[in-house]
Amino acid sequence: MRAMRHPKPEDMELARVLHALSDPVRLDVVRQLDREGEATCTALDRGRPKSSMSHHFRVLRDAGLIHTRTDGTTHMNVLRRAELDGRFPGLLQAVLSAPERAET
Amino acid sequence: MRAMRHPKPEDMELARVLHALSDPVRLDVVRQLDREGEATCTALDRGRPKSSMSHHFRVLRDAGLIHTRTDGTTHMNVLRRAELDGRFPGLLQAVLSAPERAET
DNA sequence: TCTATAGTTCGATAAATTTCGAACTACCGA
DNA sequence: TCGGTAGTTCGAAATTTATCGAACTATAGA
Repeated sequence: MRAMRHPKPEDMELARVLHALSDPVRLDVVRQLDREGEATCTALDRGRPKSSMSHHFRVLRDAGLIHTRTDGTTHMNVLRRAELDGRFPGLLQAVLSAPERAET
Repeated sequence: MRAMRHPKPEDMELARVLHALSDPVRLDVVRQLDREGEATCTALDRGRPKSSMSHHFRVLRDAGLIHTRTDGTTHMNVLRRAELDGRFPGLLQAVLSAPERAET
């Protein structure tokens, strides 16, 4: 497997981050990572094909939202909280605390 | 001109808002509206064709980010701050205070 | 070494977005 | 009523994005 790109905080771009978060599947992944701390790709796929999920993880990774660490045959994903907070203060928090669907 | 759609706060969708903000042109428009309070479409076009800008304004409007009011022959645009803050607390603030380009 | 598992990469197709000229609509002022 | 201005809508082309099967890579374990 080719080396994964994990942009440095200063290379993260707001528009790219927002785009990565603008997809329901990816938003869901981010929310779940927020709740569970870390998770493998399979644990987050909701029955979708691996290749589709792999694409979404790459978008999230390229934007700087998640860090993927290889652990044996699995890939462990975590949110890059501290780095995101440093670069875009309050953004992750605001997105994560936003209601998922209309409430009232 | 057909009636413009301005979604109620409870109908605003996070993914749609994030998508609207994930385009550099639109992000720019939002930033400028933040600084200047309100502006016509022309004041924000940066030399782009009207039809292109009209498209971007519609995306922003449909997402709930801006309100467009007809004033004579011009359209005045403002950020829907209060409504956005109510529905997605901290989000607009975080986006607006994010650095535009890498700094360090 | 063989096999199963986890995930990536490739390639193709479908769907959504962006861009922008041209035609159109609405409103103001002369 | 006749421009002129502001902006929308339409239509088409170009670009990007999403989806997913198939083939591939890497690693753990028997």
